Amino acid sequence: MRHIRTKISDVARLAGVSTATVSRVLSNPAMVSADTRAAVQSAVAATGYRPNMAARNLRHRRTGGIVALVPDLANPFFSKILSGIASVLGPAGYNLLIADTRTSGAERLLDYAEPSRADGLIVLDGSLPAEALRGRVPLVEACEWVPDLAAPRVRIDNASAAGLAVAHLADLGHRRIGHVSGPAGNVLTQARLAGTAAALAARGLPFPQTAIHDGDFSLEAGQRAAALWLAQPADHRPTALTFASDAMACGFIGAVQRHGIRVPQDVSVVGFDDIELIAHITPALTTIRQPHAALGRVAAQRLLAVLAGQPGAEDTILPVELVIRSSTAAPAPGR
Amino acid sequence: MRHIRTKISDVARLAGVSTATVSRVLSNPAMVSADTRAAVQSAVAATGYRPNMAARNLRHRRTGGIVALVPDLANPFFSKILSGIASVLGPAGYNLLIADTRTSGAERLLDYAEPSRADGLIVLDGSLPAEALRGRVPLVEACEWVPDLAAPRVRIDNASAAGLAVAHLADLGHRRIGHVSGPAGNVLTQARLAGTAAALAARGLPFPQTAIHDGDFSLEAGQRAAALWLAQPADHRPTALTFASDAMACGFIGAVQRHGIRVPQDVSVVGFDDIELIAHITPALTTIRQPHAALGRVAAQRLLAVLAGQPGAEDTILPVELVIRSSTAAPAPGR
DNA sequence: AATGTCAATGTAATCGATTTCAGCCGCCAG
DNA sequence: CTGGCGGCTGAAATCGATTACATTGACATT
Repeated sequence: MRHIRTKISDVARLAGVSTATVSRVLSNPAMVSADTRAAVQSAVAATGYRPNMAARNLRHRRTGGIVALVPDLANPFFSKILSGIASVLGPAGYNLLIADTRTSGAERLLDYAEPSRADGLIVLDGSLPAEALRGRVPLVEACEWVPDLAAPRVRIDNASAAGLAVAHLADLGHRRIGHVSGPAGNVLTQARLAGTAAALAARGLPFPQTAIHDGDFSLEAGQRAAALWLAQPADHRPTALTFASDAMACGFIGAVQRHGIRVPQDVSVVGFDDIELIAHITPALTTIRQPHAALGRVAAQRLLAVLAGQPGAEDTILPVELVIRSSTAAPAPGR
Repeated sequence: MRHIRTKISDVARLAGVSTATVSRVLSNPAMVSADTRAAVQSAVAATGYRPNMAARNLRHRRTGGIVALVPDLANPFFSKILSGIASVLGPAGYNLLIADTRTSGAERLLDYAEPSRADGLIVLDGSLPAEALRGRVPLVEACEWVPDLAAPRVRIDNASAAGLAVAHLADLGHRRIGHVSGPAGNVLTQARLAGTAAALAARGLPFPQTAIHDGDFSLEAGQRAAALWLAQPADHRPTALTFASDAMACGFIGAVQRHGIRVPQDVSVVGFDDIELIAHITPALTTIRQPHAALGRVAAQRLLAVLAGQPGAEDTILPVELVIRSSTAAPAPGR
């Protein structure tokens, strides 16, 4: 049981060389003669030496860490993306630091955007202040984005994704289609709402204010939307709804089912995200599949490219997919 | 737009003092006279100086980071716990580093258990090799644990939690109760299986091998268990099942429903974990609620206590709760 | 007046690795 | 025999902050 950290000078002394040589063996072995190299390597093995990262980082003026700024770590949607990020960053030799932007104050955010804290930033929260991030550490945005922040973005085409959902419902014959949106001010909310409106307009279908429910991505918002929907007269309310998140769709379905409403016979539901569980509920949810892991992976790769000196400011748009399951059907006759 | 990092000597020069004084103003202001302090503070403000963490860490022989070793970052169960960890670590001035033990190889694990990488470790994966973690960085275990590793553990009483589920079903009148377990070798699997067996034995109920399905916590395992259950003759198969995870329970319910089986009328189901969504599916899942966020918070607090020099090696057991929803009912008469 | 105390500040060592620069040695060409 | 070159190595500077120790001057004590 070794208690004192062995440092490079210990190894050097044991091997009978200078610290410079030890360092070279570790980082650029070809530079050192075979004999010395072997001596150093066995000294390293004997002492169990591992370089001190803080010292190395200080000298290299880098940290080896990349921070992901997440709005809500507890949300499974984000954890999938983080998983994708981690799968790229780990093998590339970077540490993944995670900061929950809701938990930590604005002051801390500035700390994270510090070159001495992290070499780069992956921003998953579009509601952060642009000025706190501008002109600091290299960053990319994933999924969400901060308006007015010029940074590479890895995302989906939210408007046309929302349009896919509408098209599917319209093709089934629905004419009164509603939408439950995300939180006000969120960039995704706006894009998906706009895409919904555009797709409806393109088919000459109405989209009155009463067909839009303000949500916030949460299960509870889905339940609230259900209460409002149930309160509308059955021959006026939408026969189908698109949701800005699967969680809301799930909350809606659970709530209306408890009132004897059948999905999809009485109302069709399309979610958004394709989180894992919702393929297994009854009815299995029709939804827009986001490539969660790929979003994270690509964002991480883009950031690595930026760090390697390849600027490339354009956005990366990943494809989505309409996954048709059992929560959508043609509207009941006469509705 | 400032491009060169300002360092402490720049501030010192501007304020007309030595770097030592600047450092003291920043870390121990009371040590410096009011005049000098004001001069330094305005120089700091003027330059926008922020200390270099690598240099500070090197000098302090600490990293300011804590690593969480997670088996599967994409699993919502773990992300809730991480969220709890983050909520404690952030305010305490620590960075949270996350490593996915499945993604990163065993070599990397050793790196993370390095004092120069992290000041402490929170282990959420009980399948890691004890020898890789022993005698290194201070650590605590949460939820799962590594056998033979003497470290503070923050967890629930898995055996009695599993017993709660059995008791509930037995009280409803079920006599053939099955269990779908976690992956072989997992400490939780063993504890929950043992608790299930003990509770059944205490009530004189049978627990044959055929009533145990080997799972792995995943949705798919639940589906597989459903196929096996469906294949058993209706008057011999269990009238109720307890699951080692909600995900498996969810996969089971979805699969049997597709075969016309009604839950809970035809079979009762009890999950484990109480992940968010399963309260909103139909039927709402009866389950054992784990205090996810609290597990993370307490684990983080215990680690901070260890780092502060309070050893305290005993386990912390957090309470669980049986949440009765709609997936359990008395067995059909005559079964 | 000599001495001690204390507060405020500066000087320089330190944390541990990397890297520049210079020196040494051996060998080859002139 | 000498100048030059290339391969290998070590001494020392460096990264940027913290802190042990030394210094200064003001003031109190005897």
